[in-house]
Parts: sequence; C-alpha cells; structure tokens
Amino acid sequence: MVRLLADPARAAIVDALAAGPACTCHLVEDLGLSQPNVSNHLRALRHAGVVKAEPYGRYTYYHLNADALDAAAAHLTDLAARARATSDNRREC
Amino acid sequence: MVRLLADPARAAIVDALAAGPACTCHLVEDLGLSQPNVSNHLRALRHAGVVKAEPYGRYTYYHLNADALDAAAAHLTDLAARARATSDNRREC
DNA sequence: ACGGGGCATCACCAGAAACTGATATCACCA
DNA sequence: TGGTGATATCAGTTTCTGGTGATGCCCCGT
Repeated sequence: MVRLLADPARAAIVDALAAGPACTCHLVEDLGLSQPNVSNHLRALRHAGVVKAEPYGRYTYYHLNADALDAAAAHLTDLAARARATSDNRREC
Repeated sequence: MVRLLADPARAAIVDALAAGPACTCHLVEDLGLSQPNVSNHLRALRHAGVVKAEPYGRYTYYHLNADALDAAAAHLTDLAARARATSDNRREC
C-alpha cells in the first residue's frame, strides 16, 4: 500500500485528490500527464483501496480513502514505536 | 522517503530493524539476501535518513531512525485529514 | 440514432532499479 | 604481521515498472 506512493506521479495524484474529489480529466489537466497514464495509476490506486471511483454520468470522480491512508500511517507509527522500544536490544554477532 | 519502503527487501530490512539494532550479517542471515544486496539497500536507507549506521569494531550496527518514520507517518495522516476535510468539494468539469 | 467526448484497457517500448560477482578495505586475532 | 571475517563499493546483467499509442466502450447532447 505504501508501495504505491513511491511513484512521483501517483504521489501527485494523491496530493491533488487531497484537495477534494476530482474526475480523471481534472487530474490529466492539472498534472500534465497523459490520460492513459493517469488512468493506469488510478487503477493501481483503486485496486489497493487508496482511492474510490464514483461514476458520474460520463465522468468518473475519484476521492481518497482516508481510512487506508490512516492505516498506512499507523503502520509507520508502529514501526517507529517499536524502534524506540527496542533501541537497546542490540543483538550480538 | 516513503519511496524507499516500496521495495520488499527494504521493507523487510526495516521490519527486522524494528526488533532492535542489528549488524549487516544479521540481516543477511535473517532475510536470506546476498551481502552486497543488503549493503546496497542499507546505503539507500542510510542516505535517506531512515536508518543510522554505527560502526562497532569490525561490524556495523544499524538502527532505525524513529523520527524519520514518524515524519512519514505524519505526512500520511495529514493527507487523510485533508481528504476528510475536502470530501465535499467536488470540482465540476 | 448518430456523433463526440470521457474513460478504461491493452500491447509495446524505454528507462530504472534490483540482484549478482568480483574486488577493495578495514578491524581483529593468532 | 599475516590471515580471516565483516563490510562497502563497483560494473554488468536482468528484471521490473512507468509511459505511450492505439483501440473500444459508454454516456451524453443534438
């Protein structure tokens, strides 16, 4: 899930969607990417549950899934917490 | 920064280090990866500030930088918060 | 119902990134 | 001080992934 935010284009899409739901054409226009490219990224994000698609007539509106983002954040927070808790458990070679 | 956790091998390294500081040989053994491979991943993580290296005689101990993980988590949390706050601002085409 | 625009999907290509093998360096120990 | 083990680095290969072009579908307006 975090894996998907690695690509700059996908990070830009997520960032743009943080400003509110938008349709594919908005993203294509705002980010200056090709339409198939945006569509492919959206598919990846959709399959991972990071964004949700909402057909609206001829358009498709996308919005972020805040819960998924929170879950990813929680995972990182957990790693940080575990790192702090075990910082003295140095393993011997 | 989040970008680095995309690779499964690096995610595994970070996960292993969450259990406590360890030297390169531990990671090589635990993850079943080649030593140069692990070293290269550690270099990438080191340069991004995700892990810190600590020379210890002939060995090099690595430990996670909890602050960096928290910063990444905060970024995701911020995205989620913005997504919730703007969920009604649907842009018209 | 016909034309057009928005969107998704697919096949392909190019660039990037990971893994490997060889090698250099350094610290420890006998 | 020579040998060994741990680590880092580098060049080369392979694998993966993102971008593009072409195409088809669907919905809307006329």
